[in-house]
Amino acid sequence: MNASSDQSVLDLLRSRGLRMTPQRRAIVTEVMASNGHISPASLAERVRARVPGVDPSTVYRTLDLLEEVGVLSHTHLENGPEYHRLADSRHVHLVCSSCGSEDSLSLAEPDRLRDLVARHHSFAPDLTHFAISGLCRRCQGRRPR
Amino acid sequence: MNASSDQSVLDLLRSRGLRMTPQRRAIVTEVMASNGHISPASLAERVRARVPGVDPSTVYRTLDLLEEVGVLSHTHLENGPEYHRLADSRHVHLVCSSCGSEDSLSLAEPDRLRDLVARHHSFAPDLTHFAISGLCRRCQGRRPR
DNA sequence: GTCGTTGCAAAGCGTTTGCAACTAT
DNA sequence: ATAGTTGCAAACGCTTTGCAACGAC
Repeated sequence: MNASSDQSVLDLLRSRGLRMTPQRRAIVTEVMASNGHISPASLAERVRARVPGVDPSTVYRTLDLLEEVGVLSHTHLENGPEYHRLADSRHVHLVCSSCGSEDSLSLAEPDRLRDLVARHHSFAPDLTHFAISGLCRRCQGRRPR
Repeated sequence: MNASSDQSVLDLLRSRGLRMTPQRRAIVTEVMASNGHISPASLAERVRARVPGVDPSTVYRTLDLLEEVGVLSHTHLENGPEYHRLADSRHVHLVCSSCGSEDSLSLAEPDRLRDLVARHHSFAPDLTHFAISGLCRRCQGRRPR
């Protein structure tokens, strides 16, 4: 399953006349293997475990590329950007502002939210692009601030 | 009205034994005067118009201070952090991912959204912390991606 | 006189860019 | 052989930090 999505990405790149280097292959593999989101830094780290010496700039360039091609998208979390598969875009990030734990909404919820906003405003939100901050169940006990 | 909120902030700082320097006064004035959000950079610029020579580090330190004290909060927009008055927290940022225009939800809408998320999950979202990305009315015409 | 605050300079980080060497095709 | 790709080093922009001078109280 990961193999197949990897493959379709590789095919897509190939069809654009782009080249498959070991670095790129490793990056694609790692990105597709990460369910949820991953930061450029930890991606770089994991990639280097496969292909030692891969430069951060290569990771950044590849992330940009994969985003242009429509395979990935990124989100802004508290500590910078995180990338995720576009197929996972029904995945909304919920970050607890108190304990830092992360959770996510999935499936139909985002759509319902989107519709709710869209109905009342002429704005079609993509709730996956930025995270949603708030208090998780455990942290709701004590009032913040 | 701006004068009065400025005053209450100054009082708050004073009550904590903090000192009122002209730099700090200018920063407070500018922050409170900005409806909506403001970036550290443009804040610094505006402050320098009042008190020439104010260093960026002073602006950052003061923003941190005002946030600790509960006067300000920040949001993550596409191009970095933006600060806003905490009293404005019913102000949800809507950023168009296509044309970059910004708009905002206000009043009851955020509450309705919050309730919707809270009802289905044990998560109490603060929709003001991160912006919500999407397509504005004008950009909805042509399909993105 | 104290001790919080400031400006300055330097360091830190994450990210981008120019470029020559390299390599997939 | 051609043109895309990489690593390296340098440049960047934003933010943080150490520190001595300064200034509010």
